Amino acid sequence: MKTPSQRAGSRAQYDLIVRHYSALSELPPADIEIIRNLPPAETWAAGAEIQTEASPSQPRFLLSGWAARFKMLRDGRRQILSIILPGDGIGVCERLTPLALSAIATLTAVRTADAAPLVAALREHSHPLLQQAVHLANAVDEKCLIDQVVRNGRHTAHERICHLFMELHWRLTLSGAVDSQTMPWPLTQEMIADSLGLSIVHVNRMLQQMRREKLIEAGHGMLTILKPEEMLAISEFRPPQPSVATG
Amino acid sequence: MKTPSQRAGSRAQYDLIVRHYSALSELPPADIEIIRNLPPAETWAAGAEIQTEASPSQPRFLLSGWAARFKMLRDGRRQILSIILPGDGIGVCERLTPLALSAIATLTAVRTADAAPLVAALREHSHPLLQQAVHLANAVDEKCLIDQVVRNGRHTAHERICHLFMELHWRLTLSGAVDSQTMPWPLTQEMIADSLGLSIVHVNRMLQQMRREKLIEAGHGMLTILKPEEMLAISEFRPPQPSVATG
DNA sequence: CGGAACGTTGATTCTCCTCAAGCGGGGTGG
DNA sequence: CCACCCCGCTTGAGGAGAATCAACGTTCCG
Repeated sequence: MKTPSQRAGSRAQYDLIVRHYSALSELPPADIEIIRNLPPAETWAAGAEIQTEASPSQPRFLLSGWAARFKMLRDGRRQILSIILPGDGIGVCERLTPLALSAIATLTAVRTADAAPLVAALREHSHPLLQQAVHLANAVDEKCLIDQVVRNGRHTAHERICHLFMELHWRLTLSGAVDSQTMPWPLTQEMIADSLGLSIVHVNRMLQQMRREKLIEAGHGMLTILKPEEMLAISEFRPPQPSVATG
Repeated sequence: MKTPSQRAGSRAQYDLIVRHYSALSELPPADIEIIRNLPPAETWAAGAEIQTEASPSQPRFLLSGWAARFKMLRDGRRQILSIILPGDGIGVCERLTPLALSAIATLTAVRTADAAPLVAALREHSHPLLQQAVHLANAVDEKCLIDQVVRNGRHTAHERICHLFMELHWRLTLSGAVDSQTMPWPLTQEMIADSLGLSIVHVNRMLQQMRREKLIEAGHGMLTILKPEEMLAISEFRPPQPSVATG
């Protein structure tokens, strides 16, 4: 957040988007240039509401920081629908009228880029590979939403936490933000609870158990997955079909 | 299911699709003809697996009967992701590579139509209103999936059941399959449980409570919502933004 | 008549929630 | 510089909601 050279960091942040999409569809240099030339948009503090439920969504990319799509109930209960990571798109699709869906809040300080030029390029239908990458990224988002239903519906608290951690680690790896079992971890236990439909207290106890089981290690804003195979077995997490992604 | 004239019923079944889409976007006669001329595809018994998790999905419409998209866990736990009603599309979108997502099983006997001609028309980009209708139908599906996350994550059993019932009633009304507070009800308590992440026994007890509270009335394959306002208040169900749908 | 599928009931257990309090670090203002 | 506070984490006690286990009743159907 306070890197000495924000300019140099900027290039790396756009590369997250490029790597994310390149993992899904091989992009020609022209398409990569579209991404690299997206105008930077806004900087947000932690806890800011990027988008309300009612507002039409402008398309954006997250350059740095984490955000979350969520729904509130009248009495204050909150459900996080999906966690948005650096390199992820928000509202990047061809549909002209994306039914207003949900509010988005930042979980940390966040920098975004304006995705409008990319969406405009998509609508010309002259960038088939970029279009495919966007479609696959949207399909991955949908897969994560489906996983979220299964987690909240049929998983135990322990399974839910393992599954969420594996999903986030996989997604961070996909965009190249992470290349080991250790990842940045800005989520509070309350955010985990709101994502998994649990109480804060219960999340705390489960995390302690997982630390005792030596499944994970946490501290200093980082989280390490110590036993990836075991976590996969517990959570039944499976990344989206690689056969399709490489097709 | 055993109507005297299946031929006459067939026209009404295609009209469900037309009314469903017409509620989302005003369709020109040419587009309506595309729908009416879709070739009928298959007839399935209750409990048949229309689509497996691995298989590439052919696009279809449900002409009659109910189906469900679901995920299984290794130990047999099942989570229904969404319930598919007559007039709903399955895999109807422009994306060429819809990441394999989930299996689909029939809940009752089902008749489907082949949606391939409609998808082909979409890809020509020469049917803007039909395209818009499809986009909005997909947006409604996404809204329902989001609701499913909130239900399973933050609702009590009572709220979940109320919310599911209101959603299904609203969707049946949208496609014109229902025009009162009474709707066809082929769902077993097990199906409700698998949709809402509850046990069968608990669903049974909550339904009894709801009958005692005179919220609903059930029997003979039908379900009546006796207190719609109260059910809306309990569940916080809101149909997707009408302002967008009519735009 | 027997069986299968669905609904119902009771007893018991346990996962997870709520309430309440205390701890520790990081920042702010006096 | 210190006191204070806020936030996030931790801990304990008690309780509610929902799961599980095990029957049993009905209805439908071959």
